[in-house]
Amino acid sequence: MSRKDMSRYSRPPNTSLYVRNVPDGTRPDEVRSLFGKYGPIVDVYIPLDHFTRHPRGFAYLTFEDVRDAEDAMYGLDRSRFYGRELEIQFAEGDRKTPTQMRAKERHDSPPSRRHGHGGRYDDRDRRDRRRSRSPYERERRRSRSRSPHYSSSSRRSRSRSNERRRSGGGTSTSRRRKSYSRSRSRSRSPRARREPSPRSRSPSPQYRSRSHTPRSRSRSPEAH
DNA sequence: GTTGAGCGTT
Repeated sequence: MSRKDMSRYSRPPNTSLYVRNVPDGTRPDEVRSLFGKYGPIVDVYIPLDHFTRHPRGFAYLTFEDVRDAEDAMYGLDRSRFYGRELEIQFAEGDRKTPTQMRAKERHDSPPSRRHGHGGRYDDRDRRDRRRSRSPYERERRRSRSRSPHYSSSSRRSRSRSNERRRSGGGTSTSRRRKSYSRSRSRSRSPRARREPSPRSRSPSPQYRSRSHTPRSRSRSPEAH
């Protein structure tokens, strides 16, 4: 009985497993299947780059039961996956919101992109930047919707696009004629610009002056 | 209507 052997892994803080050393092209479905043998998996997520959209090399697993995760970790940890050794450990920390991650990536880039190169993407990205504000936007166009890596949690609704409404009864009555005169408001702020006077939309002084004079114009028909 | 976002070194 060695006590050291037990200290190999940290205690299961949660049912999230962190799998490292995953080969490229590893799909969440595969990981889920592999780990699913140990127990039901809630979800599998493989973080991708925000610019290149490529797998970073590790994946996250969320088991339903922590003991299942533990079991899977012990059983799959250091095991061979597609010819590679998988390193599994309990996921630490909590998920980060996209905002945090985004800020982090942006903040982590400057220090490296000074001289030399340390950014994930090549510098030529910046060079080719034409009008695109985001580098990943261009990539997105290229790939368009190439099967996002998301996670195998897409079990939400698979078949749902088979209902083509083409019976000919459309008559094309509803043409795409949408009026554009309505989106003129920039901000929907009730009064956050420069009118602290809750005066019920006080009209311009100019106009107000005009209104002050009760012109009896539309009083009589004046039909001559 | 939880908004796919997370550890590459112990």
